[in-house]
Amino acid sequence: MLEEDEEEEDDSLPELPAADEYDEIVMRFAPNPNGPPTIGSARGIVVNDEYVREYDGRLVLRFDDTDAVNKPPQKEAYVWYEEDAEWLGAEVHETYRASDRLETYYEHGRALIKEEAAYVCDCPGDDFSEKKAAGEACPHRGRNVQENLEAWEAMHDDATDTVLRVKTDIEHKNPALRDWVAFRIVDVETHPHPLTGDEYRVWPMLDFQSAVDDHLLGTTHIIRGKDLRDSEGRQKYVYDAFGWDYPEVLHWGRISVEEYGTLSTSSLAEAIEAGEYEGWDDPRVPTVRALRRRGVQGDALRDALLELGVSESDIEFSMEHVYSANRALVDDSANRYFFVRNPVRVEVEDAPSVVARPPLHPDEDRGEREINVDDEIYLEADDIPDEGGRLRLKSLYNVEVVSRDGDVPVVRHIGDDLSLVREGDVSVVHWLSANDGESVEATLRTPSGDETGVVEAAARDEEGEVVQFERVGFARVETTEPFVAFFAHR
RNA sequence: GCUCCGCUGGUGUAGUCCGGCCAAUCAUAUUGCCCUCUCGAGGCAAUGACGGGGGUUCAAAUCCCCCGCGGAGCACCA
Repeated sequence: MLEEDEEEEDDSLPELPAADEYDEIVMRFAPNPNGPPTIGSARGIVVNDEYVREYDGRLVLRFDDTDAVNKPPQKEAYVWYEEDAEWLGAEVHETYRASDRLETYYEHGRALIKEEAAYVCDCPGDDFSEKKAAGEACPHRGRNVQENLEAWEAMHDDATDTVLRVKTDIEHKNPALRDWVAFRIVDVETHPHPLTGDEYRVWPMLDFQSAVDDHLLGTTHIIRGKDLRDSEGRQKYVYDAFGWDYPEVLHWGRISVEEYGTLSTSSLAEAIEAGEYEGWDDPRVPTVRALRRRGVQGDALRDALLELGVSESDIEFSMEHVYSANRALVDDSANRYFFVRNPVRVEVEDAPSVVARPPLHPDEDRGEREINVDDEIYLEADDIPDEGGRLRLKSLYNVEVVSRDGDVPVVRHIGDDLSLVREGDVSVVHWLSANDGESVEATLRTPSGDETGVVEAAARDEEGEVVQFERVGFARVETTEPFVAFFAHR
């Protein structure tokens, strides 16, 4: 017994259609592993997973890796999907690869021929398109079962430029549904499949493979992009021929991310190949692994994506939603440090030698850092006011600018009375000690490019952790020698 | 050309199926104030939307029609 009265929690997804007609809800996420999951893939993972959780069903991860020519699968990407799904908090119950299941598709291809619901077509693609547009059958459409079976076998042997078409209605009012291709021959000599090499030369097209798998693997609900809206119409011819019931289908619109534009996995792959990015986890790239590397938490991405629901309208998604959710998640745990970008070495007149003790966290009682200061410090160029201007160096003391011309600007220590800050025009800024060993050179890698500067030596204890560089933003410490951090967001 | 879909503030979303409690929810964003030794966090407040036009109705974001805008498919890609 299944309860579909999962009383809508505040931000839960809309109910699945006809959920009560199924004993168990089975959904699938079916990517082509031609690269790692992107933000768009992540949406597919978390929404399907969320539904499966709400209905206590099963989630199938199925790799639709059937085109080694145009969208070549990447061997590592299979694992990347599993890793990223886990990081997003998704529970995958079963995993399949289409490339493992060719024999199953062949069986169904043959069965379709025997049902007289498919035929082998030798027409050049362009010729067929013309006929299709005119609603005219091609000569091959009249082949009988025996002829089709022989031609089908030939496809596996040595035939070329031959396809198996599903016999629909050549005059169907929607041209997209007219006699579509179910299988084609792939040149596996020049484009071996990463998993099966050149073992199979006949490969199913998405609509056929997906149709067969959705039925065989028990899928009850499918969520797919609007761009695949005609798939249902096409696949129903297969389902009807086999006497199967079609699953429930939801469509959602295209998602484009404001900060990244509409990068497809294929074009990303090209850009990486061309050296524009350093790899799939380059901080400028919209992949799940890049976000993880920058210190974004899986739950933050998950929650932001779940908020989008399953609307059919196209979405212009803003990373601000992710960042906001992430801030809430990491603010309490991230230790604070100073990171000075574009550092300017500044001399401090009348400087006492002191040890500054800024807290590791402003609210949580987690102890403090120690910074030894003598008479030289680093400030951010943009923070230095005009001559006569004053500054509060956070957790240190107050200074006034004596001169800012010349190679080494000079400021003067003017006490450490915190009440100065209340006076108004004095800003509190971060700084670093120029003493040996107190600061180290550092790189902050951001989506808009690298920034160099110096970071507090103590931050070297935070390898792998998310920290907040005060007045700069949250970042994840990637390596400490050299010191490199990946910027997440303010 | 043929099929089909969508349209609520800057962004996302609730409400649309079953018209009234919607002078429209929540979040994000922006701005201001408070608090804070961060431009973070927290508190308070403000800003800002039913694509347009007709119609039906006592009553329309919700129903009908037309228009506009945006998107998708018509691949031997997924």
